[in-house]
Formats: sequence, C-alpha cells, structure tokens
Amino acid sequence: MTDMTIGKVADVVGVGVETIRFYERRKLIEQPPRPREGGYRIYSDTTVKRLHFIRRAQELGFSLREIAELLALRDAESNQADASDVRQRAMAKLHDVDQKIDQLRRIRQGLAALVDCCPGQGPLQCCSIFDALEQNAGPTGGPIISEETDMQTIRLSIGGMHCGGCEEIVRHVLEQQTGVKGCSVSHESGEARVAVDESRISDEQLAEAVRGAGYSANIMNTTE
Amino acid sequence: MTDMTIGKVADVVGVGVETIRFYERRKLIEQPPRPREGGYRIYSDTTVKRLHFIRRAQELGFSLREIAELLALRDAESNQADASDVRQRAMAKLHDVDQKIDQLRRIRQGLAALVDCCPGQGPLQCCSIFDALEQNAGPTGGPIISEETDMQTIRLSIGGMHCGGCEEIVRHVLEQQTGVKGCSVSHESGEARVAVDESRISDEQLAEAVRGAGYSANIMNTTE
DNA sequence: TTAGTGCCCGTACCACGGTACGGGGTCAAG
DNA sequence: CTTGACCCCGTACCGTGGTACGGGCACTAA
Repeated sequence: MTDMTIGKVADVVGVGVETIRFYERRKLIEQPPRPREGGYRIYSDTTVKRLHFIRRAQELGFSLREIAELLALRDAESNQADASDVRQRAMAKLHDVDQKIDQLRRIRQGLAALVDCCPGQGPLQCCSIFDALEQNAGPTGGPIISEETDMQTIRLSIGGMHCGGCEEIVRHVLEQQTGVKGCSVSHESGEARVAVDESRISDEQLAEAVRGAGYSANIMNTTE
Repeated sequence: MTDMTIGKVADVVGVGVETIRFYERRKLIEQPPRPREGGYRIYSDTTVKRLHFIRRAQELGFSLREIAELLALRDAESNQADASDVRQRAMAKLHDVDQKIDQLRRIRQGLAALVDCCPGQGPLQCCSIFDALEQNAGPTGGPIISEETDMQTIRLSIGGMHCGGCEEIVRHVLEQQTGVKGCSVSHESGEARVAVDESRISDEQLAEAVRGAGYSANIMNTTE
C-alpha cells in the first residue's frame, strides 16, 4: 500500500503538488479522506497509478476532458462499456494526430520556402519574407486553416488600371454586386481581393462585372 | 487607398471585427484616427496588408507575441535590423516545427502500438490500453515530455517480495538513501519506482541498497 | 424621416492547464 | 520543545487567442 503524502506522490509521478489538487478539483482523481481529528491525507497506490495514467495519456495528446471520460469509462466497470469503446477513442486520437502532423508538414514547407528565398543579408527591404507574408495566399499554395463560414475571398487579376481613380471605379463596381461584403483593389499590383458569399455570386460573374467597366479581369484563385 | 471601415476590412482579411480590435489593443496594428466630430474609422490598405501578414504568420505557427516582434523589426526600418535577423527567426521557427513533428510522430507510434495490442472487444478488463498507460514509462519507449527539474524516476525490478511487509521493508530501505524523495513499491508487480535526484545517488547504488536488505534488484530503465 | 444596419467603446467572459499566495495546522528531527 | 519542512484550503491569478454584450452614435437606403 506504500502510504504517501501528497508531496511524495507528486515527486514519484513527477508533477507539482498544486497540480494534484487541481486534478482533484477536476474530479480526475478522488481526494483521499482526511484522518479524523486532522492530519495529512494518505494517498494510495491506486491514486499513483491513476496519476501515471493521466500523465501518459496527456503525453499521447489526450486533453484532461478526454482523460476524464476514459477514467469514467473504467470506473463504470462491468457496465456495457467494453474494450472496443476505448480502442475507438484511441483510433480517433490517432487520426487527430495524423492530421496535426500533416498540417505541421505544410507549415514546415511554407517556412522552408520562406527561408530559401530570403537572401539572408542586406537591408530589410530586400527580405522576401515580409513580401511573401503580405499576400493573402502565400507560398504554401493555399490557406492552411480553413474557416467554417460561408465567406470566401476571390482574387482577380485586373488589367487596365493606371491610377487611384481606376481603383475607385473597380471597387465601386465590385461592391455593387450581390453577395459582395467588401473588397480591396490595388492598381500597383493589378489585383483585387473580394470578400464574397459564393452561394450568391460566382467568381466569373464578378470578373464579368469588372470587364463591363472597361477593364480586363481574370480569376486568380479561390480561398475556401 | 481603398478606404474601408472595420467591417469591410474584417471581411476582406477573413477575421472578425472583434479580432481586429483585439489586435489593436495588442498593438499589432494601430488604430486609425477617428475623423473629428465622430464618425467611422477609416482603415488603409497598409493595415489590411498588416493583417494579412498577421494571419499568414499565424498559420506558419508564429504566436502573436512573435508576430509583434517581427512587425516591430520592420517598423524600425533603416535601423541595424536586416534580413538576416528575420531569416534567423524563420529558421528558429522551422526548428520548432521540426521538433513538434518529431514529437507527434512519437505520440503516433505510441498510440498505434496501443491500438494494435488492444483486442478491440470484450470486457474492459481485457483492454491492454489501460494497463499500458498505468506504467510510468509506457509503450513509446520513454517519456515524451522531459522535465527540466533534477528529479528522476528510477524503476527497479525487485525479486523476493512476497507480501506487504516485504514492500514495507524495501520502501523503508529506499527512503533512507540520500537523494531519494519518495518511492512506490509493489510486491505484485515486483517493481519499485523511486523519485530521486540522480546527482546525489546512482541507480546502481539504489539497487545495491535493496540487495543489502535481502532482495534481488535490477535496474529497469531511467526517466530523464 | 425613419428603420435597419453597422460602428464605437469599455468591460466581462470563454477554454485550457495549471501556478501562486496566504493564513493557518501538523509532524519529525535535533 | 522548538524549528523548519510539509500539508490544508480557498481563492486569485497566469498566458494564449480570442468572443460576447450592451448602451449609444453614425450612416444609408427606401
């Protein structure tokens, strides 16, 4: 039974005393009864095991909430809960982890590309990293994080704009279209970025509207 | 210049209005002056670019704090800051990302091993996942997260313990050793886990102490 | 001119996983 | 029998990245 006080348990498991109390508040482990007439609480080996379980599961990427569920599953032993349930959760987590790895790999590619194309010396104005990051679709070849909203950003390549006035005209034309929530136009880059609800207007319709104002327009890509 | 109010900017960039205000409070972007006698604030294209920069950098795994630093670097243009500084940060981040990927891969292995060895049906008592997680060094072959403290957990395989009394004796012996902060002993599993400051005692010394009490002892592995 | 959006601003709140503090009580070694 | 380390308990706070709310103006299309 190896009776221990909270500090010993913390040392053995490798967490702080406060962390154990925190887990108690979160109902991940139960607080041992205090001996009557005061004194220190005695922690059993079962609790130590439970703590090891929590730490290992955390290392495997389970959140405290998920761990609580796993533990509850076990505590309700001899119920209908069986091993397939646990296995399912582990597999779901495996899938999560795979997705995270994929995402990080994409991030890695983006970063590597940035590092590669940066001269690594000279004034900041020559640093291509800043330039790359200012584009709304950057070197990774698309957005890494997708939004769950209906809003999309459509990029148009526009020819024939020579000044701020042209910008103004194009902007006005775009903003008059159904489903357009906003846009930014630059005659320097020859681009427009349009925030739009794609269920209400297509990118081709947008391009057509711009052409109707006397400019050329091509769809560059879609953020979705 | 494409003047926009905050809502348009939010739509174009793909964030919420509140988020933009939040970035203003965090000094990531500056709040445009409000026209005298009230009215709406007008956001410039520069701010929109800055927001795109923030989003992209976030997608690449930079925290808001780091992004603020990058932006400050750029704002202090024509100072001694140059492209190599930015490149360094990108490379450091690349390294971070590599480490995260490695860690996730180890997590993945652990999870996969867990899933493999679980029968996937039958009562919970047969589920090997729980058993595996209760060990303090699990199926991944070592701790995934290392602590920065001096404390280590040493596992000893102990032979000759037949009852709780034996546990008691072994525990007492171990706790008397220099540098030992706590331990848990089980005669069922024939194991002891000892929390110890390794700079003050070696695992072999611990094993020797147990042998001196009349039991056999072997070092199982070390958490460091 | 009036209804309906949208902006302004301050403040409070969310999840997450802890950490810190303060005023006590308890325990064991010297 | 004192001293120092440890425990108890409640409560407050940390950093991260936002979200929500509510009262009051501003703007615009019908």
